[in-house]
Amino acid sequence: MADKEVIKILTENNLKVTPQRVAVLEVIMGLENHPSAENIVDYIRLNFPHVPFGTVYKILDAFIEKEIIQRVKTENGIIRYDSVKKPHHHLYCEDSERIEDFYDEDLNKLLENYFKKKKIPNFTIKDYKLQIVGKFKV
Amino acid sequence: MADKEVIKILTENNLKVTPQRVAVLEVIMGLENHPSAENIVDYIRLNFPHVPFGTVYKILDAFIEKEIIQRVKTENGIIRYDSVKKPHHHLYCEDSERIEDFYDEDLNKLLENYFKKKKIPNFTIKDYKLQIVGKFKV
DNA sequence: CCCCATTAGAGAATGATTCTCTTTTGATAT
DNA sequence: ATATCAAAAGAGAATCATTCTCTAATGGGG
Repeated sequence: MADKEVIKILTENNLKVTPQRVAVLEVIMGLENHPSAENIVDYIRLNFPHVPFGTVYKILDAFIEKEIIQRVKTENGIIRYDSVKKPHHHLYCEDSERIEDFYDEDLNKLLENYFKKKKIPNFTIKDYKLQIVGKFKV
Repeated sequence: MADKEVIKILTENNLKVTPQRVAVLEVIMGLENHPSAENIVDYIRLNFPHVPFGTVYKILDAFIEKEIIQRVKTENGIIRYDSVKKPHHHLYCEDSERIEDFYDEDLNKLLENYFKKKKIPNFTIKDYKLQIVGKFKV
């Protein structure tokens, strides 16, 4: 249960290792779903039936500050979360709520080269995220 | 005041022309700001001091359904709005709330060509939106 | 094993957005 | 022009995700 990897991440980031934090991080890293706060609470409550939303939000905020996870914007304003691994892009399904990570080294290089040549006036680029909108085939 | 262009857009989309709708659309198309619902209400109230939020939200929903405008995602979950003109991308400032449209035909072509060659398994692309995160120089 | 800063718990508060119900109004046909 | 009526606006309550506040519990260094 006590996931070594998860505990390592917490200690490396100077976050006290608590059962709740371990549970939240396990859920986010386990699910490839980009869960919302509600999704996370639902999962945690399978093991800790009384965890309040406030606690989970606080944990998520702590993780975001340490850049262990990041927020994922959605069209409808509900915040979802993603464990940051390598830089990646997102596939958004128009119909369902499905969001999927999209890794593509070539694409990253392509963009990087493109903006190396073509500067944007008065703007310093730090990162780019491509949202690929479309439909998953069944 | 009664903006011909705005009225034309409304009638073309089978939306009844009301002063409130004209005002909302004028604001969104006038401001290049990607205003939030609150911003829009503030502006409208200069002329119609009593417009309720509910009305503006209903108008915005109607416009979105007709694809006259679109939602813009933000990091903090507050929805902002953008009049859809040509396909474009967004510059997000890390520090301020500033969001700016970024037009780049070459970039569109680059992406289009890239994904023409490199198909994503089980996914049909409809559109891509690049979020360029960084900082505006002062 | 003690201490205490940090974290979790509990629940109220907030604030953006949505919903419901009533009144008004734009646009079509008379 | 006027009547008509579906659609839209007004008003305000309701909802729901998120944040805040305050108190109790606890992880981990000494």
